[in-house]
Amino acid sequence: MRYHRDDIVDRALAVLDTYGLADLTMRRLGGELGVQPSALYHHFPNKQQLLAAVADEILTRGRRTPRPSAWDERVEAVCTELRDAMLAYRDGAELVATVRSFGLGAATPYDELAAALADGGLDADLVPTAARTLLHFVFGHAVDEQTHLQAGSVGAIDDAPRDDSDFDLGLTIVVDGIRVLEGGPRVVR
Amino acid sequence: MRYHRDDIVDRALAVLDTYGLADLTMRRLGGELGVQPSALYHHFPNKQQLLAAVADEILTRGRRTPRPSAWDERVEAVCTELRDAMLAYRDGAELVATVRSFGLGAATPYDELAAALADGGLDADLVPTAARTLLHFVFGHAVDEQTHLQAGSVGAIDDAPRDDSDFDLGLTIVVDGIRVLEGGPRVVR
DNA sequence: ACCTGAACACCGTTCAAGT
DNA sequence: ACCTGAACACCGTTCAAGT
Repeated sequence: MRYHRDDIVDRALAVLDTYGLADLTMRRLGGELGVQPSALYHHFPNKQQLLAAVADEILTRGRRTPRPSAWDERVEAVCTELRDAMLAYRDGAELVATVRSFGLGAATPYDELAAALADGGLDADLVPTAARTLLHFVFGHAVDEQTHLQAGSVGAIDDAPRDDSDFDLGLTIVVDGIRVLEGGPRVVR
Repeated sequence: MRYHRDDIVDRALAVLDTYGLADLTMRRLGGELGVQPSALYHHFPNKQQLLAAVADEILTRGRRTPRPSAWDERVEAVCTELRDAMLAYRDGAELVATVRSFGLGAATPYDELAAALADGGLDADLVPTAARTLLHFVFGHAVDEQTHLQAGSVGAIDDAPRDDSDFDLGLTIVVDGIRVLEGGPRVVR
């Protein structure tokens, strides 16, 4: 059997979802494909690039195009879509966050958030920080939720629920904070 | 030479700071101590617990006790101290974040934030989410800053600065968002 | 273009045995 | 109580060689 890039990404995604990120190894993936691990290096220069391709695929599959026009609803739509995309696969959040941390792929959510904020009239100096603050929340919450879920562990840190409404509340905090930054709205102590 | 727990944590911290998290292996640490890797299992049940002890040590060393009385300044003090503690050691942020993600140690910052928010009068239902949202920001920002720093890579995602003032701005966003949640302040569109 | 087979230089962990 | 030595079951990656 002869494969190319997309077959390998597909199979890697299946391995990820079935066995988890820790078991997504070059040797295991080779085994699943009935191929020597070294064969994978014909398609990807290293494991990091392979994982980056898998992360991109997760985000691509999670895309639901129509976006609201109001900047705040648009921001919320992008964040929710990102979260849903990652949660759709086992260890998806950790994988996407990891890939992002070594500077590969997943630039799209950042770009979309930055565009929404800029269109909303947020000062250009504040856009990158605001966009990254949103992403820190989305990734942190999703990773947390996913690991607490599958570990079944009550989590040594706190045992509060990490569900949809918890996500929405956290997102509201960050979006409201950005709104305050915007200057238009005022905070009365 | 005979060691106990604290000697090993100290040495592990030195290895971390000098060679980075990827090179903090049981074999390497054993080598540094002039001991077989298996000897470490006399002091720690596994590598995760060892890393948890190192993470706790990083946080302990970063503690600067006096806290402001106003809830918002107190929150900012805790977050800043946490960030500074992690940035004081190479890969400190990634280590503390990792340890936290497998549900060990590092409960103190959460407890302190939750206490500050509760004392500030925030509704008890909202406290856990607000505290975790702050932590997601602090960890996300610190990990980002630290990896972008040492990689020297311009970062495929964005090339905006991740420095003290960027941290402060992001923190302001989250704290303002919590303030809005509090109900007292109002947002005028 | 895509893959094999073998090797290199590593991992974390276990366990009988030593002092 | 603390450590050795050897083994077990893995890793990612390289590279000559095959089709």
